[in-house]
Amino acid sequence: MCSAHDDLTARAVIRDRALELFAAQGPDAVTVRRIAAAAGVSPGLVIHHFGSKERLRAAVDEHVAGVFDDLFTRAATGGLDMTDGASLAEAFLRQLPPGSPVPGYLRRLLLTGDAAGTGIFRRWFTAGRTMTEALVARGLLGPGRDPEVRTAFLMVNDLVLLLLRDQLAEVVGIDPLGPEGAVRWAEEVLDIYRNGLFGTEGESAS
Amino acid sequence: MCSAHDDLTARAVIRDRALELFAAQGPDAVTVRRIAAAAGVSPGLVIHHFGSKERLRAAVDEHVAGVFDDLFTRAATGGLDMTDGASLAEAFLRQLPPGSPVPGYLRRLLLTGDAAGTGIFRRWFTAGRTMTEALVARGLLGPGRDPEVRTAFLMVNDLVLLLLRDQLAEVVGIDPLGPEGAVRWAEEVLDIYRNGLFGTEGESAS
DNA sequence: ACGCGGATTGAACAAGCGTTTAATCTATTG
DNA sequence: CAATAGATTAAACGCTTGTTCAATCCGCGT
Repeated sequence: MCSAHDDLTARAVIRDRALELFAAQGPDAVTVRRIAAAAGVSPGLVIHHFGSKERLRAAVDEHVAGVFDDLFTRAATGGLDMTDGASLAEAFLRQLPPGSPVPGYLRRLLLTGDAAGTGIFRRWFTAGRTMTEALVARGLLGPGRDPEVRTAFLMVNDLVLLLLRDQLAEVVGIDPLGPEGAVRWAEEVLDIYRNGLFGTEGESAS
Repeated sequence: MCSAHDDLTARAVIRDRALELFAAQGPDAVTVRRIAAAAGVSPGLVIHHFGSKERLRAAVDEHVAGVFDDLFTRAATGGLDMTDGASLAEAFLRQLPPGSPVPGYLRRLLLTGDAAGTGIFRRWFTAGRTMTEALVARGLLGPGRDPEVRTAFLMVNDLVLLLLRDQLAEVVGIDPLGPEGAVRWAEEVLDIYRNGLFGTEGESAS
């Protein structure tokens, strides 16, 4: 019932530790006892506050959905600085405290095809749709012949940095969402979005 | 020890059923007893052949890595028809039997950060690097100022269709890797890669 | 025909799981 | 201060898990 803030009731502490552990290792791999230990309480109290492990997971889902609700409304009302433009994921990441478990949890939600994850995905998509429509209306973007697919393409190009961040960091040698990696990534991506893949020097293929 | 082919030894049957179940629900959610039932054998036999559930999972990892090895060498030796060019993931999917559990298993490997998944990711990246270098050498692609990031960008744009296929299908209303969705997706993506995002009609913004 | 080794099984095991229960602590209220 | 309701706990329960073990089946070489 209570939202984020600095809520240090036992219930909130349990929920937060569960979120962290679930994000790191997946709900199936985390036992109620481990959550209780991480929260500094007894296993019984976890059940007493949430009814069951499944309902605790649902509470974590709901909490994460609430965090994203905040982010989406803040993005819609212009409360986010999208100065460098390209990446919603990066803007989100800046809003969350460093090392927040929320991105990792979203990763798991999307992996398992969880309904909560699909809901966030859908809201993300409609948010992206609204933003591109606004850019088209202001003439900053071509109309596009298939706007739905275009929005989805841009969206997942962005979201995938959250999903494959670790693998990209290891292979390319730089964290694409870190301070240095983000600009290097954005430069290349914006160059492709502006000039296409073919001919950076100005000549263009078929 | 034995490779794919039509290996119908009990060991191979167990491995294949485990692969399917792991891909569908994740290794943690699948019990040895369920695998044994799906393979039509006793739980004890599963352990007898693989030593432990963990080693069975490792055997499945190895097997999937072998499948991708085949795909990569076939792609390197030109054994794949990349006529429509853009998507390695789609070309891979065409090589696998319909309904193959391998893509789903790869999804789990990548999103859980598994070491086997990172290995496949790395091979995928170097394969993509070689391909773009070949295209640059033949003048079909601009040199690019940040070739590593560009290759990674193109690669994950492609790979993400495998990761978020279900969510994309539900939100956009069409399976981006299905027969119809693939062409619709490829048209839009290639248009962006050729002409950029701005001004399909030919005018370009800053 | 015989025996021998691997394949296979059903039953059992210990351990860990989520959950329950009864008791204890704590703090607020009348 | 006494009483009461919720927070909290330790211990236990039933169940499922991965794994073990002894016994049985099956095919193959001599």
